[in-house]
Amino acid sequence: MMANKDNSVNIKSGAAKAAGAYHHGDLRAAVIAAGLRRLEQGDGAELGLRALARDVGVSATALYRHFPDKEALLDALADEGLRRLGALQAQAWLKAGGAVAGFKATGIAYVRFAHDEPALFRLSFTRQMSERSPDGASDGGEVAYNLLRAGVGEALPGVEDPDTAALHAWALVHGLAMLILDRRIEWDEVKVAEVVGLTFGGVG
Amino acid sequence: MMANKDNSVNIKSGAAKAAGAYHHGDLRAAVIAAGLRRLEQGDGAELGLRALARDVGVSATALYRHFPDKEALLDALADEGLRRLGALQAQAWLKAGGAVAGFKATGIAYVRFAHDEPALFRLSFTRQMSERSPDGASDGGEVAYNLLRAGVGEALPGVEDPDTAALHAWALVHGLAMLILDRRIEWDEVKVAEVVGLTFGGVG
DNA sequence: CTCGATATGTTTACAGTGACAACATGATGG
DNA sequence: CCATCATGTTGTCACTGTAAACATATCGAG
Repeated sequence: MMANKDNSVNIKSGAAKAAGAYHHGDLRAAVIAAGLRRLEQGDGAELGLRALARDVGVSATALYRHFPDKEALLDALADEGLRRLGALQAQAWLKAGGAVAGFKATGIAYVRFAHDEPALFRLSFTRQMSERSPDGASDGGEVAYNLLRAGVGEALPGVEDPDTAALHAWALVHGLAMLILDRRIEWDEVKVAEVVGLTFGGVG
Repeated sequence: MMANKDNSVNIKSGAAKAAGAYHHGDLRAAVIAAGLRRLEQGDGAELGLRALARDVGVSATALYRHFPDKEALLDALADEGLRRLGALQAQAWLKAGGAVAGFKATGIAYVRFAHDEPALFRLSFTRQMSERSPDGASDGGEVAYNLLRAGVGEALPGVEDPDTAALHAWALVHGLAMLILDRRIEWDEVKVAEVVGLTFGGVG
């Protein structure tokens, strides 16, 4: 069964599935974990169905018992990415103590996440927002956006059009993120802070 | 077909004879044209080698006489996209009469291009800027960026840090563009003009 | 003009992919 | 205990990018 002659990918020797994921031990989560692991290793992430299945130690078509097709799998990975992004932003906001400084920190965290996990970030935003789960399952992206809107409201109370301001802020950091991971500009946290601060008047 | 744009494609090394018609008659250009046509039709652009070859009426492997591999083909398409973007921006700049209005128009043209040709725009910026043609063949992206820098210099003479301002402007429109074509926000020219104008102080 | 040389296009084939149908297996509940 | 169902496997199909071998058109030289 095993007889794995060449393990091409180094897995962080953890106890991911050693506990008992043979037959009914939550394969779906294992596959997603493997996908995230692969996305973390280099931007040119090859995540094929077969490779992913081999990482988990399962046959390729087994994945179809948990995802209707590859797109669904990628959607799941993308959603996880958005969730992580939202978590990092919330963390940055709290750490900076909210207000204008917190707002800036949120934006910088956004760009830093894109730089730290380029493949995951790109995947998360490239996925075509499919209509799904209308019964209020927050899709991870809304978390981040709501945080942004709240940030605008709390950090910039005097702004005239908060909607436009929020859009502006989002577009700015998203543009920086994309340009960085497409190698159009260099990653430079000081520079990013400078640009972000230029608009929302905080100190450099 | 329209007049042949002689600057549309770099001619391979070799004798400097004018692009002659051999068997098919400048297939390389035809393939690129077919690719662009396909990219213009819907965002979910399927550009496979076989499909592309069939469009031109040639067998699949014939493309390998003009491109080392598919990546090179996509690179050529991406470059053409950047060139068109630059042209549109220059046109917008002139039409608006330069200065601040021209600068704003340039930014709006950027976003509009992304909206009008989503697949081409995405392709153009997703391609990993590979080192190539060190003998000063402008890669199309530089044209756009130089235009931007020039715009900052001319339109915003009083700005303290033009480099940061240029980066800011680019990131803003690029972010708007990406968010629009990833369906994160709706395309709304008025809204775009509003956001762009919010930063570079012109009227709405 | 004839004759190679070279640039271009075709055929065939191969490894890899996502996906489906049929089959096997382990767990579960009446 | 056995039927049922969820899960995983084997085999296969259409499709993809790409390489090798073959075919042909165009051009320069004699």
